[in-house]
Amino acid sequence: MKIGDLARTAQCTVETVRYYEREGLLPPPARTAGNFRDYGHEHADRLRFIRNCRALDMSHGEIRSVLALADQPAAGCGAVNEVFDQHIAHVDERIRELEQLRGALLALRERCRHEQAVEACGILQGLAEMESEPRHERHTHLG
Amino acid sequence: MKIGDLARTAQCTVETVRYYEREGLLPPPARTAGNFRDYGHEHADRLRFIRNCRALDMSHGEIRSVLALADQPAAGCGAVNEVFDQHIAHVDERIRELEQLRGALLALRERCRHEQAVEACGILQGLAEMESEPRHERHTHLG
DNA sequence: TGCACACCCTGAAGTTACTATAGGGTCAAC
DNA sequence: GTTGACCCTATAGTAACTTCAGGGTGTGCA
Repeated sequence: MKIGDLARTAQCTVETVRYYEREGLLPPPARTAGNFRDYGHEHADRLRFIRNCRALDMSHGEIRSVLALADQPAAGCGAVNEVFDQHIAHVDERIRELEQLRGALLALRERCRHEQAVEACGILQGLAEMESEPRHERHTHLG
Repeated sequence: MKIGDLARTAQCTVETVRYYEREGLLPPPARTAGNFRDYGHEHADRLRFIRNCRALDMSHGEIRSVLALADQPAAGCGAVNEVFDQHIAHVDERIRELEQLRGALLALRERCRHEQAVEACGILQGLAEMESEPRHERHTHLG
């Protein structure tokens, strides 16, 4: 099948499919005489696998390591479990960050209950008063 | 003060300060005879404000709209409240997404309790079996 | 005065995971 | 032959930084 057909099986765009091929996540397919990509069910299965991983917010790096293992059926799956454990830990961490952020935002929001003049706005005053924090270190690809 | 001094007051890097100037968040400062940037306390206050907004995961677009209002002390602050309400709603939504994701990840993780051969791994089988989902629409800049 | 070191400058490229644009080719149906 | 749907490659853009390349400035010390 052609690239548009493949993309539709995985509910993504042809641009994304080509991108995955460039990134090495999808192997290059056969070509027709007209240079169109020609895919079989192996590609459809692989693309679905990749899209499922993306739906789980796994990074390309994580997907690569899982794919490498999936291609060795007799190997032990310990590394898959490890990828998942780390990913789950990152999700937990990001949830905590967002919950803290939510608390801070609500506290600020409470400082301005009605529209008033900017110079009297408790939110803006709060933004001006806060002590700036050290740069946030990136701990997770989840935002 | 010079850019390194300014960056230290806001606990960020000189590169970030220059970036904010290029993005128009920070106004261009005076220059010394040697072409070094020369900042006063107004810039320090503005940079702290911006960093505080960033610490709250506000996007540059959101920060721009809030700064525009902060520069009009007699205007009404309704739009600030609106920015915050939307931002809080986005945080809520992202928390919900991540909690659903967490549930899905834990369910998959449960399918493989001990290391075994890849071909018997319940996680990999799950990733292969899942129906692919439509492309995720971007609803929030929070990841 | 010259050197060393810390810091400054601009411009461009890189990160991640796509997404859009530009310009041109292929193929099937009418 | 024409038209419309789809195909191709290459490149640039998105957001918010961060890094790299190559060169300049200023201060303290020998």
